[in-house]
Amino acid sequence: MYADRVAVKGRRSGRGRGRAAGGRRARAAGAAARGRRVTLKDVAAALGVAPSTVSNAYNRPDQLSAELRERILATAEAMGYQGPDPAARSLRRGVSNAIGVVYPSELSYAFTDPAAALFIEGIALEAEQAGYALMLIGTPPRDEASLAPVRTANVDGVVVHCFADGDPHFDEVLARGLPAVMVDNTGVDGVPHVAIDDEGGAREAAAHLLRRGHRRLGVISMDLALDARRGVAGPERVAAASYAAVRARLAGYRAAAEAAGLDWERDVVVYECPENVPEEGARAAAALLELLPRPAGILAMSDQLAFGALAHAQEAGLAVPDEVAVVGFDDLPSARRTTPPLTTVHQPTVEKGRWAARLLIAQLRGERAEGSVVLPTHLVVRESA
Amino acid sequence: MYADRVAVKGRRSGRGRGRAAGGRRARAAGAAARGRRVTLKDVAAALGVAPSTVSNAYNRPDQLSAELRERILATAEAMGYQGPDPAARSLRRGVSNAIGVVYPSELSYAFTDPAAALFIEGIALEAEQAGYALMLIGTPPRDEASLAPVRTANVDGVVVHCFADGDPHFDEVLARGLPAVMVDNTGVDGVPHVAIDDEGGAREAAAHLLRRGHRRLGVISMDLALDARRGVAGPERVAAASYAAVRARLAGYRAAAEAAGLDWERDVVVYECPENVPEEGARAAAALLELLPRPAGILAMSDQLAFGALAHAQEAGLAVPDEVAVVGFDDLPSARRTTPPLTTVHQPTVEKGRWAARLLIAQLRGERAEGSVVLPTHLVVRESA
DNA sequence: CTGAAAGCGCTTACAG
DNA sequence: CTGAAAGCGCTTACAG
Repeated sequence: MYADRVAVKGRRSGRGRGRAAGGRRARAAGAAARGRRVTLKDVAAALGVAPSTVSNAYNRPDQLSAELRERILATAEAMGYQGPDPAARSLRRGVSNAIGVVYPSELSYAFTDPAAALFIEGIALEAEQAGYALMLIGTPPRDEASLAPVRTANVDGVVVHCFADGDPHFDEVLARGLPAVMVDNTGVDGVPHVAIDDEGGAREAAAHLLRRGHRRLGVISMDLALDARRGVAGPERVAAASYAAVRARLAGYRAAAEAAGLDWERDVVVYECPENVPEEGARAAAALLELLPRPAGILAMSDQLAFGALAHAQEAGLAVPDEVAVVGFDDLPSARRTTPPLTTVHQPTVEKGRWAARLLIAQLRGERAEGSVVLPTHLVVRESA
Repeated sequence: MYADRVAVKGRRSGRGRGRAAGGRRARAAGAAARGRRVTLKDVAAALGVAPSTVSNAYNRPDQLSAELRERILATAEAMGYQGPDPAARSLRRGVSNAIGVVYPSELSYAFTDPAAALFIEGIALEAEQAGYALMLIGTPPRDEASLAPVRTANVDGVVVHCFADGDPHFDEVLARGLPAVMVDNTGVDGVPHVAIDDEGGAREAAAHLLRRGHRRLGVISMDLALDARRGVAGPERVAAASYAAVRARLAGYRAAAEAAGLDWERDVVVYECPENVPEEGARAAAALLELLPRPAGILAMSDQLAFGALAHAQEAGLAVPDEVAVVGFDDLPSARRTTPPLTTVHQPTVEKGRWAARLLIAQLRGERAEGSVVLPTHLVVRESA
């Protein structure tokens, strides 16, 4: 893609893998290695001690004298021993010291929303403190012939985020039988769950708009089902939304609309965006603002979509909030920097990640697990509505 | 933290790990399992076939009849067999199907900059397509007694991002002897490297400001060394910056300043921020704008810092760009939404991640590896300067 | 197309 | 404080 704009300096043949039959990367190091990889056994043999003693030098410093330990570590280094092989260690111990974060569809999709990064930040915060690495696992289109990444990933447990009901990958993840925590999903019996008050936040957002006199609302929605579409969604599709969080937000919008005396199907139009990016939000806003009567109050289901709506308004020369009012959802850090600053529903995204990790780690430790956790949301009123 | 604002629904004892001595999670499933975990061997025994045949059913569908394969898979499922154990598989095959992304310091720090998320998105894009999962590995403060995460993580190779020269973790990563790719680091012999044209981008940024007549510049810098500090940095500290990318950007600023006849030490003041967040940028801007003569041209070394500078200007009632001009670095998606929209140096962040992953995957496949790659940057002129 | 055998590299009770 | 033994669960040539 960038080939023509890229400077490639130097060029040498790769080091290859140098794999002996059935072995791992071979290393040319130490006397013990004749093309073979140096193992713990080699180190033990070189020193005339038992393998278990070398193992203890790494894993249980208190089991041997500091002096012997030093000698072992020094010899190991001199021989080019890399330390205990993670796979062997993991097989033997029955533990990998990694937790998995499973996302629907392609992995990269997890990053198109900045909120996802904040969520993972939260997981990382807790995981690292507890000594776990983080494995990001996608669920790309299935290939019958090979094992799905979710089946081959060596993790002690998983955080499962934002799956659509009925997504076949979902069952596959659960089938693995690993300790798990769900986030923003439809609940599954026996699996701890972390969510936010989607409905309450959405209700507040809509109520805010309605209080200002809007009698017709446009909703810019994230995708409503696995077959993501673009355009105004009919009542059946809206009612059957496959994502728990989307469903809850729609329910909140609806509750507020009906409380204000609006008719949900007549006065509120829902536009579905196939991807959660500003460009789609802009398209949606453009389409909504052409309707008659015009919905001058816009409820975007994410800040990303709201950013697009704001950009469209600016481009179309519409004054915000006077000609169009926009409310987002998420309260990304950048929401306060838009023009005008975005009124939006705040959710504690980092904290959501922390809770998910905590609940998972508690399970891994065999501790009593909390049940489901619902974190609060609240409307942050800035200037876009 | 949120305890008082959180609703906890339900509460039951965790499922624990149910581990048999030396074993993994026990499963109550199928006739074969008496408190023991179901293994491939159990499935083979139940069907009266060899373990290798069951293995082939999962790994080499072409090695057995479709009918037998179906029978095996069905029996496996009925018995509650989860599929080949990842650790055992990894040990036997010598491969983990995961690539690691190693960050300096705490893992969560990788996410405080949105650019990091974009970078990882790029890695994810390539990794997933090639069938790899992504392992995020932090380098938290060392604990002598236990193995660093980077040593226990079972990955086939690593992308090493943004380490300071002399960071002890750096050697530890390399010592593992895994195939590696460096990104935005000081180069290491024999290790492919991906970088961007930091110096060129910085030079353009500074030249743009100088062209508009500024004779005194303020630089808002990311941390200059492992002992991150806050405040104006002396010339020695500036000259000795530990991060390759920071050094290159400073060099670019300097080259432009000197080309315009400025004296680097007298006319350009460098303010160091200990963290790459908007709040620090705001503090830095506040401090810089109090200096006399006032540096009304500000070069922020990241968009995050520039966002803070913009926020400070707004708060202080300073007109941008007339009273203060600000140029960022990164061109985050949200840079176009600030007030006023941010003039900044664009770097192809996602593409940087893709290149890093490609170079690593090429090595893993034993393909000839490219040498170092330098991606272009360019100034995007918006309204803040 | 199927099976018996060997071994990947380590850690853990346990006995001394 | 040290060592011998057993075994974690799987995959891979290889022979039939």
